[in-house]
Amino acid sequence: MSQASTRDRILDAAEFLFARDGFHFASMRAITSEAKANLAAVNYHFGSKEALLEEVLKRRLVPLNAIRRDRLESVRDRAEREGRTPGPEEVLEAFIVPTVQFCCQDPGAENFSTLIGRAIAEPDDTVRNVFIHHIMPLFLLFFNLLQQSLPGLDADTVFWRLHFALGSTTHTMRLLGKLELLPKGLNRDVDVDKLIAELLAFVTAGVSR
Amino acid sequence: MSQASTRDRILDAAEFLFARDGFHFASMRAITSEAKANLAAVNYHFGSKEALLEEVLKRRLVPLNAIRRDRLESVRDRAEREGRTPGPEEVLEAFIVPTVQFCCQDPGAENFSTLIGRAIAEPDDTVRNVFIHHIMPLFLLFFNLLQQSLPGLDADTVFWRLHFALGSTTHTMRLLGKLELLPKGLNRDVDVDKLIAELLAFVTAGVSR
DNA sequence: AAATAATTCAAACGTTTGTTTTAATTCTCG
DNA sequence: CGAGAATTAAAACAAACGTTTGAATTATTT
Repeated sequence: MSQASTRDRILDAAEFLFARDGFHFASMRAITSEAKANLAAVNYHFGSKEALLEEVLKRRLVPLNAIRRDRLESVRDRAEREGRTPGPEEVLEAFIVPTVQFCCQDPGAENFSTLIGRAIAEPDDTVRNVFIHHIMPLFLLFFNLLQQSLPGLDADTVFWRLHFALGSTTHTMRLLGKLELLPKGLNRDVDVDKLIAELLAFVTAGVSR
Repeated sequence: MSQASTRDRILDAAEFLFARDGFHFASMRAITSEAKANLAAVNYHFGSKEALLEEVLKRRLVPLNAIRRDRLESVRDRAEREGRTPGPEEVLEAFIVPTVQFCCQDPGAENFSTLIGRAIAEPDDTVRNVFIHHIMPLFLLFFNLLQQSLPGLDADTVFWRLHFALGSTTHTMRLLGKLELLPKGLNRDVDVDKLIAELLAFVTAGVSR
């Protein structure tokens, strides 16, 4: 059986159920039951359901954001060292590749991917606020770098192109968790590396045309 | 005051609140209160909350899908008449332009746009099932036409590129309803026609590179 | 081993949800 | 005008929600 601590079992169960059912539909009773813990365990260990969500998001988001920040900064530094502006393809790659890759490393992260893939769309403030709070500084770095890589374009245009690219990315992450929606006759065993390459080529062509 | 029938007032209120709060968070009490109707009016006129949602979606989706179908079919027919395959840019335009335009024609449609912009991401089956049921045949027509416009590409590749494009589109529609998320210093008065042109250029470059 | 702290447990709390019921009211038409 | 249907109104329904409580149990420390 699961020998992890109650706290960790709850985190795993919550991640799974938040991803499958959404924050509001994943009830405390379902979470604690999935985690084989008592109903009151969430409030004891985390304080509230919302605090549990924050913990679930932080557990993956903090290391993932560190990776993305590192890669974005190294793109910036390398370009600066070589006395040139960064290219849009390397900026996009630095953000998108670890993002999509992160979601396929283990089943838990896969659940997490549907969660953040949906975070922006979520009508409920709870998820979106927590997510935006963690992603905003990174987003601004991303935005600034992309702007440098597209000299001559005004901020609005860069902003919209960036969002087109992020739309494709988050949509892809959502779909990776909902492959049952594919029409008949299509390959269900997705080669993730090939998919990332396709996505990257798509957004690069769109951004820097 | 509003002289529309109770039924119509409920439809408008539900469209607004479903878009603002999501299907599940928009309570019957909030809807009927917004519509200045009695709590029981929804169940009397529609049968259930879910049936109300179906009505809300159908009211906009049926005419919108008719427009999109017409434009897709006319692209197909014109190409056939001229003895050539349709080009990816005209296929994409036939779907995307009426989609985004539709959402800016009146305030009600704007609410509707956030609703369908979120429909695919929605964790709750209720919204997604109703939406998919209405959009699926149209999606297949779209998919087939795009496949014809990209000869030599296998179905999987075309499918993913189509979804990248749809990701950008739905993300854009979501953002049009959440402009408060823009970073400081960016233009808040979005020129929709310019935005559509940008989006179209983006996805066309991505799909047919 | 005793005492203290940390955790688990069952039960109940107060709200809110969508829906149903029954009576009152308004509208329609002969 | 008055009978009958359609609609609105107020009240109550059971079910589900997150949270709290206080006792029972387990783990840690003295």
